[in-house]
Amino acid sequence: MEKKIKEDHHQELQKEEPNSTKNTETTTSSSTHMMNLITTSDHHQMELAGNNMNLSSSFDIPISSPFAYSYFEDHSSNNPNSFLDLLRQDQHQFASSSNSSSFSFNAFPLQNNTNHIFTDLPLSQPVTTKDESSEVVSTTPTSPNATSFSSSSNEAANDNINKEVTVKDQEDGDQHGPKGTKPQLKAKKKQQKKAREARVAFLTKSDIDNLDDGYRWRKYGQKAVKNSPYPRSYYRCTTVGCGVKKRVERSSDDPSIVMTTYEGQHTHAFPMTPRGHIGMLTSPILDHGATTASSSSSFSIPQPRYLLSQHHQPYNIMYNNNSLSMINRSSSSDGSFVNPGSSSFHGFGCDMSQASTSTTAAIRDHGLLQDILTSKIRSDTINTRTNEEDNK
DNA sequence: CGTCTTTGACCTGCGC
DNA sequence: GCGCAGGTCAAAGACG
Repeated sequence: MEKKIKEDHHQELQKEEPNSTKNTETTTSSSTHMMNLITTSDHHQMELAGNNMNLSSSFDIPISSPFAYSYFEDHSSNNPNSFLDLLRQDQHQFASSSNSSSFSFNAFPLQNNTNHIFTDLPLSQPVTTKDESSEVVSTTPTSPNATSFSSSSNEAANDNINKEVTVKDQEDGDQHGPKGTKPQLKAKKKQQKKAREARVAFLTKSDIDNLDDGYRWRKYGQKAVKNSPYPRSYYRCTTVGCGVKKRVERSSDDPSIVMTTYEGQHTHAFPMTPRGHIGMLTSPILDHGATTASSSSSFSIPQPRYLLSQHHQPYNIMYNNNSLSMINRSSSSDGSFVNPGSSSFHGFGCDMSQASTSTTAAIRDHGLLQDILTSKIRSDTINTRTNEEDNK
């Protein structure tokens, strides 16, 4: 069974390969770094794997990463559903259902006909104790059904939101009373701060570092990344009061892949451009869009410009405060989503259960992903998976 | 002139 | 405490 799945996986990869290579101008064969989502169907932890190599080799992501991590090709020009469009929809819908303002990207609504896949892995381990982390993981529905994932993820997020509120209330109480030592307060504030912002990461096959989604970003920093020849750039949404940040980093192993990580949630509608153009303000979908963008955005249509380029193949990593989420876009030509099904993730031609086969990958420096996926989460995931495997 | 990028300095967290 | 790395600040310059 597992063998067959692997074969299917391989075949799927071969199908994807032509486009993959076609869309890269780099000398590096991107096809050898194509990522594929592998997730354990039993506990919904997703992992990365590559074509005849593991993802960790191309993105410094441990194979045991609990990431809901996907690779999909974006048939850009004829694909009406860019991943950013999707993200916007998700943001809107999820935001509509979420009453929390303290979490960003906390919502990736699942629609019954989409294959958004969520994991319920805790994101901000500094907030959650080990027990809490386990608790979140254990709340993961056993059904691979995307909607279940979504619902569960949302609930998990709310749970943590509630926890955060509780912490804050306690902290307020401390402030009003003599109880609580300074170190304790400091620790609480620290935890609260760390837990506040959720992150969403996208892997995009692109020649352009600064992808454009229509939001306006101001670059406020750039840092060299350890073990990577490519620097990491830091951007902040220029809209007053909007604290959304994004980090852009190019994969050192596959320079054709740009990793964009968003942190926070836009507090404003889809932005008007600096030249006075209105970017799809009429669409409520965009109200909560979380996107990538270049600072010189001036487009008036919702479609992110960079996705209109033929050189972009986004991967999605949805990273919630309390869960890693993934949006999978299959390589179907119409850009529609392919439901991964109960066990086999056809969009990637591999079985999610495969993930459990590679838990021994070394944890190295993970670059941007290292920030998104903390070592604790990784180790917890490994431990959790190992325990489950032992139980089988 | 407003906006944005660049870049060195600074701050913070973490491991040893 | 020290060093390292990530993240942020802010002054200076570029650009339209």
